[in-house]
Amino acid sequence: MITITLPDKSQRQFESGVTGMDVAQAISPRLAKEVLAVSVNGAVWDLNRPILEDAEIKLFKWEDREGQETFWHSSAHLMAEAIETYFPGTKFGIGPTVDTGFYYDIDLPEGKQITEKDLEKIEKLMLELSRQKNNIVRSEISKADALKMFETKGDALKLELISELEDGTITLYNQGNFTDLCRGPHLPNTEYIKAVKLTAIAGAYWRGNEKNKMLTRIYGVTFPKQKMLEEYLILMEEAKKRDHRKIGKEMELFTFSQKVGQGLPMWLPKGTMLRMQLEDFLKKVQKKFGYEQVMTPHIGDVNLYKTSGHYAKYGADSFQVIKTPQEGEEYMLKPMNCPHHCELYAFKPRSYKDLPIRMAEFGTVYRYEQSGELHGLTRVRGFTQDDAHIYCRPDQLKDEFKKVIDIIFIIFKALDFKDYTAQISLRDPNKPEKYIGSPENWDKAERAIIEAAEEKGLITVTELGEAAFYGPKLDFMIKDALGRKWQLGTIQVDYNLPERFELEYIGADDKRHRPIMIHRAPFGSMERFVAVLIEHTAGKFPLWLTPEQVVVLPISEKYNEYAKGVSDFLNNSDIRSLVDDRNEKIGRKIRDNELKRIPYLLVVGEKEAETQTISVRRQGQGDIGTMRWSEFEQLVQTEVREQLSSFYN
RNA sequence: GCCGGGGUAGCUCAGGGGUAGAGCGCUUCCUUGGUAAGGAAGAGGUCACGAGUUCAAUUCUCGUCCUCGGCUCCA
Repeated sequence: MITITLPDKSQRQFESGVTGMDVAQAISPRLAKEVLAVSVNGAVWDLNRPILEDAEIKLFKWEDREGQETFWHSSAHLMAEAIETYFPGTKFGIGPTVDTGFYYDIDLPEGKQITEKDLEKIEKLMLELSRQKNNIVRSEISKADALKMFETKGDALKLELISELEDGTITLYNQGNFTDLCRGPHLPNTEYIKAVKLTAIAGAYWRGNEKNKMLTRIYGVTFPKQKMLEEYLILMEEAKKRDHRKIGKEMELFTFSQKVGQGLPMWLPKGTMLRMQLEDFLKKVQKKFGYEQVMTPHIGDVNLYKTSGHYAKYGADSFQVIKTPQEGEEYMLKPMNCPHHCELYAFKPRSYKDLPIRMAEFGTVYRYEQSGELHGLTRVRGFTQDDAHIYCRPDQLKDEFKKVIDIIFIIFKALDFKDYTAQISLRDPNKPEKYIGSPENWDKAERAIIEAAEEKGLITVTELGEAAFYGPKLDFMIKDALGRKWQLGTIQVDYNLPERFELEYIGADDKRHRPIMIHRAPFGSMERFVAVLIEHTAGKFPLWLTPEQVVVLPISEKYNEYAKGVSDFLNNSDIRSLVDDRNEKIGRKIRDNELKRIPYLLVVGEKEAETQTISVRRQGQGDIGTMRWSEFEQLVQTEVREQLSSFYN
């Protein structure tokens, strides 16, 4: 007999060799129906893998990430099985899960190509295979046997993977006629997979290296219920409507021009208004935090970037140097603002009493991003960073870092960004040669970031080896409408640039010391931020505005969407009456195209309950007072009315 | 940059070797307390750009530019 400990610490006795599924059965038949995977002493296992010794286990259902991953990973195998049937001779790379669903990298037989139509057929095939209810069987295999097996199949990709694995750790999974090298875990059988949608075909380099062969990557997503798939597809449709590129065009916020060049966004009047509101807001916050605005040119002498080290990094792959009539004179479009700011710091001798010095600039920078990478406003070639550099003493580092986190909190709160990820990026301890600066300084900087984040109550994920070569950093990521993650705010500690620019301050000891530099951009860039903001807020009117500023809300151009969006706030009859008022004045109804020209609607807060009391503040006026929602709605109505009349008069 | 889709009216898109269509929008007029409506008339396109094949190219071929989904990269 062995003892199985459940998450609630309760213990049960079972025969040795009991499976996760057996335990689930013993608890309840319903659980047994829903359970997808089991963790045994922390490792996720197949449900039907025998447990031989005492263990702590946890059962995972669809609601658990582990359950979904198991489900989707098995789905990837099912897809591979279907593809092998559909295109015999296909070689398989890897088939992992992603945030939503899974993919498989495949190498199609010579001359074969896969199209959207093929996907539908493969989907059908997958469902047929699923109905065969084939058991997914795990088996351990020696390295030699594994190599032999995939050699006979002629599968070079798998051979490469196997050759890197240690003997004794290699497992195979089989279902029906399909066997794949795999660590697992998997579902007990294929029948669990009830709904399939293959979402995309894409090219991908083998093992992510562009020198390797380009494989075909097929993305898919599966669900245990057909209804869940339908809901998912509707969600994706909704998300597409929120795409900032679509809304940006509809609302005339920004545009691109073929003649101006790719990746170079231009802000239309309404978009400029929105952007300036954000800039003003941040400037105000920064002023409170002791920042000083500075301005620097868009170009700089090549030597500036050679000093900073950016030339080495951006030189060859960037916009090329600008020549002048003067022989040997070369300038570059600035790829970042830091070198200029360092020269501002070096403008005069600094005392330890002067520090910290906080220089802020909405600095437009230019980077030659790979053409295939450009994407709406989220990835462009010319963009404006809400940049600032803080030069401080080592003893000020942590405190300054915390203050930057405060600023980011203020912004995220103001704009109702709740669902973000904070990532601490540290150096790779095994590769000290990758980083500059003394290990002591690195230790200090990393500790400062970790402690600052902790003291601010920030929930973070830590990534080793993700640090910049000059220092560790803290990044904030937000998802766009389609769930893609974008890095927005970033705070980076830098020991490198002060060194390269020989920045100094005179300490209390009358000796020269090197300041530490913090790079930070709470928005990241205005372009990317506005993009994410649009997707984040679109469709869930009212926009935002909480603490002490009113930010403009772009309203959708379509009357229907407008009415639908605002109905959270004001019901439709309110809107109609506003329109009717206007109607009387001008002797006829306001038409859609007139209404849509009203550029912005001011709204505050987010409605939670009819009777909820909220405190409302207004930019430039501060606190307006505490009021109920009904009163607040009145206020908003007045706002709308004013906007309407100011628009027409 | 690489792999694979696209580029036709302001927008969303259909079409396809014989120089263009729809819906919405736009303009003018009419109608209308069932109106987030209806009617009539109208404006608007060198079918992304360049070259080639052809009697004839928006349609086929090639190149260029732009764009979309990914890969690598990044704010």
